[in-house]
Amino acid sequence: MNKDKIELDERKIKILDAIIRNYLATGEPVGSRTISKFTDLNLSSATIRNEMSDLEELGYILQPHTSAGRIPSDKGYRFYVDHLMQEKDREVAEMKEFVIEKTEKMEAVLKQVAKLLANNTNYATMVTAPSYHHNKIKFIQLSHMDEEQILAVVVLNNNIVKNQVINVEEPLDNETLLKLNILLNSGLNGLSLQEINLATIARLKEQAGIHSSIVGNVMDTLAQALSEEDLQIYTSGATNILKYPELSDSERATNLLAAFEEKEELKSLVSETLSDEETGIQVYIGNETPISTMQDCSVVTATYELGEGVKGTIGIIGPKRMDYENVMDNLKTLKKQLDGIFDKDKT
Amino acid sequence: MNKDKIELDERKIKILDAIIRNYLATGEPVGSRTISKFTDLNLSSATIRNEMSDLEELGYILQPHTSAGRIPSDKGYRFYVDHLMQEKDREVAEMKEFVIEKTEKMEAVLKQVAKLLANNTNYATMVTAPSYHHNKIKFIQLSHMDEEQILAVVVLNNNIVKNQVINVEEPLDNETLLKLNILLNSGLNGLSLQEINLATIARLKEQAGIHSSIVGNVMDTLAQALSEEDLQIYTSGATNILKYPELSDSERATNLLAAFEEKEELKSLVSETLSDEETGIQVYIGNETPISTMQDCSVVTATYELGEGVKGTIGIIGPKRMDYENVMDNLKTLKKQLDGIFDKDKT
DNA sequence: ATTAGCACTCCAAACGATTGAGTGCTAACA
DNA sequence: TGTTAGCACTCAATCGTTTGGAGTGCTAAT
Repeated sequence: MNKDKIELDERKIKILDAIIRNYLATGEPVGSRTISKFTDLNLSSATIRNEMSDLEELGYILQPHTSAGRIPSDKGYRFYVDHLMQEKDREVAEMKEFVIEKTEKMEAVLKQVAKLLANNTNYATMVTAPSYHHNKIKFIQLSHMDEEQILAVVVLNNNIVKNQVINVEEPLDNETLLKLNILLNSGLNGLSLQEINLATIARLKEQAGIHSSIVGNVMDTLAQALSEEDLQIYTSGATNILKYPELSDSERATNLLAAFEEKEELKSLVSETLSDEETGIQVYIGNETPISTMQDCSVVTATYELGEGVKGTIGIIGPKRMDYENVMDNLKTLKKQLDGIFDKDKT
Repeated sequence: MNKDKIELDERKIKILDAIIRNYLATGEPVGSRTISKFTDLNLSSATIRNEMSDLEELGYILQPHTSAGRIPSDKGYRFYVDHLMQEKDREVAEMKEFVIEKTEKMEAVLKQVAKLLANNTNYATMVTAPSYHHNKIKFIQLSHMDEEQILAVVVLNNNIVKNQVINVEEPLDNETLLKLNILLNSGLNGLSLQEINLATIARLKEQAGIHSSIVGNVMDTLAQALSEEDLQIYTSGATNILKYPELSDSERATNLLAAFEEKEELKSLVSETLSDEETGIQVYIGNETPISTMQDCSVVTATYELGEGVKGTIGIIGPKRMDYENVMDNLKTLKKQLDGIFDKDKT
């Protein structure tokens, strides 16, 4: 950071900036003559060449081959994102209207968000449902289904509903079921999923007496249904990556698309923390991303929060020469909107 | 059909068969010399050429260009599927073990089926959940969530659970809720969704008195949650299409992959009827498919049935030169297995 | 009716020449 | 000492040419 300032003088920075902006716009290696005209530095192409030579030596740009122009390296992009990129002025951000229909189901909202973002940016997107760990239990209900099965319904604070069928050996009578219902609700209501520990479970089991196995079953169900394994991921615009030649060669494209189909890998993009920055936006460039098949991509993620520590992640995956300004602007606006939606709607 | 028999003599049929088999195996236009060696007809390439010329005139095969070999036309494939293709002997079919883990959730099973089939065939697959229309209601339960919302849980015969939050203006007391529960259950249990008509609804509303709006709400919920719009489709192996050069050029591939991402279009593959054949297997070749983006593909669908008219569809989408025998064999075996799973497990 | 033989067609791969954008270096200049 | 004009050089991309081979259609002979 300070090293950057020492390494690069004002003029080099200007030139680097011009190279990257040009490359982002055109997608083609940019030469010295272009920069000479493009900037207000009034320098000849020869001078620019010298400077570019330096920049290459320092690792900010590189040449695809000897007689081509320069393209930014990962280090170059990183410098751009950290120091050069201008946040768009607020008015522009405010202007952009995301039309998110209010709907009952959170699932529908998140799908919509993914789609909208994909359409807006022309990159691939993913949205995770918020993790349930900090969510509190509103109520639990066991009901009869038939002789051998009972249905457990768990409702969380933000009206997320989970249900699970539990097999029992011998039939339960209504009274017992009622007792169990009361037991579970008085014991668990208001607790967040994190707060349920072994002691809580042991106590409940003891109170359930001979039906402790059912309590165990319910707890397992809870754990399983709400575990990280179950983390829902909604994606959209995966096919957008075919629009970028540097990603659309057969092998790379197949791997990337497969990652989107088989969402498993995407989970590693869910950032555990809000990251060190105040915005909650994280940029991974090339090798920096945790997913190996995305080495030639950049990934921008944002963490949204629904209060009470209930967090989800939004991610945008595109080529390294993605329009970082636009992407981050989009993410910021969206975050605001999401907060609005969930505040009001409480679904 | 009879026309076919008139149009083609024994020898032409043998040659056509050889051409198609060869093309399916290699994916490259096949020439007269190859056929001359390949068949047991002991004919010179020249003779074959004459026959091929006839076959082309009749529309069963075509030349990509003047000096290339022949490839099957849609008509050729159709003839192959209808008359030439051999069903694999049962023993082989029996051998193939599909390892479907038994799980509680139907959703998980169907996802697995799609994946398994995609892995086995190297084509793209889709599986729809069975339609709910013929499914019967097992029980309905309304519960309090808070002052303004109640939760409706509907359980269907095969343990499919649907839930929906309903907003109410004024709070309901427990007693009323209990009454409504009894009312709904006595009025609707055992009915299939098709059997619920306006008269049923009107009667229920009348009985509900001042709370008729809630009944209406529940019915709307039912209708909405179970409507065709809600038809779930699980896909797998979409990226497999990139393996076939004739489908993987940029534009075609994008369209196809987009169709798989945006599953809407796939709904038109759900065949309304078991089709005229006894097997319930339907083959669409090229133009025959109802989806325009799949003009260069073949689609094979099978309808599986869970008894009581509850039907779902399995589809395989691949290049026209797909391995029809293998695909259909897979589908048949799978159908059997599915029946087994759902019979036992009743999920 | 079948086949050998031959001329012809056309794609695909290989090759080479050309082009043009871009570089690095050197020598002159302010 | 920093800047610039000029020039030779490099290299991917493009295009036309060539060549080889697979395959056809036709004809004449069997």
